[in-house]
Amino acid sequence: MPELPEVEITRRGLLPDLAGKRVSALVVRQARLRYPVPPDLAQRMVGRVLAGVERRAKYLLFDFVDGVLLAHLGMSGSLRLVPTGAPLDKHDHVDIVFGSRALRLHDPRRFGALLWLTPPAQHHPLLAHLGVEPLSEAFTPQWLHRATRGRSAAIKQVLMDSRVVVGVGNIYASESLFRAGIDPRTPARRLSAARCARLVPAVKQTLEAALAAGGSSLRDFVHSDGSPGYFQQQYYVYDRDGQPCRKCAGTVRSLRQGNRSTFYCPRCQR
DNA sequence: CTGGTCACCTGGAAGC
DNA sequence: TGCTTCCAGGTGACCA
Repeated sequence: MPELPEVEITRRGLLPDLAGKRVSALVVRQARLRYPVPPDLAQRMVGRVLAGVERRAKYLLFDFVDGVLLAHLGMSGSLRLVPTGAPLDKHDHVDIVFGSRALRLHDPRRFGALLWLTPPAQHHPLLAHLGVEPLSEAFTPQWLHRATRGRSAAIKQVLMDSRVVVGVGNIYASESLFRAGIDPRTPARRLSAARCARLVPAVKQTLEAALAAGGSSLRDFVHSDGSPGYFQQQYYVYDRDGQPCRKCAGTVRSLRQGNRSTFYCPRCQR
């Protein structure tokens, strides 16, 4: 499920319940995730107090005094708080136990990750080369214009390049380009300053809207079982091939870019 | 450096 | 009904 909004919603849901709590146990049932769960993770974490939870790109960073637990949800991961010892579902791979409650990682496809980073965490290879946060003030039209010079790849693929801007996945890349009225196949270097001035706010608005929608189902997202990640979220184009465009009543089309599906409205996006 | 392709893994839906 | 094929929200490795 997770693109940036889902990861941020998870972070906001966990923070008030877990900040200041001490890890009492770690249970690893399946260590084979994207990277192996470190064998010494329990030694690192048990007995330590969680100081806070941050997010960088789609990574969740659980801060402890002497290190950081990095979590990534991959394509299918979720983190939920459950009563300690709650019945297990298939693919419930790891429990981080905080006394009477446990943070449970569920991830059918196992593209997610749990790693221990020693300070300075931002120097870790997974974090060191990440681009700008799309919801930060650093993500400006001028910045995007400069970053796309010399890039012949399609703007949709550049939007999804985490060395440029982080957190924009396959759904929100299509949605953002629709909002901006830009053809996803446009070579990035050919985006004018004026088009960058449309695209940057479109990305921010798309992510903010998803955050607002997810926020309304936050309780379910974190606490209950198998809850939907989205609260009746309506997409403009994603997964709507052949259906009428919500703006012009033309027909939404799909194509493949770099082995990923792209959805767009040929009339609204040029 | 860039851009293109593939692999990792499981499960659900569609096709036959 | 059962088997096969395709597809899925991410991202790093590998190649030219």
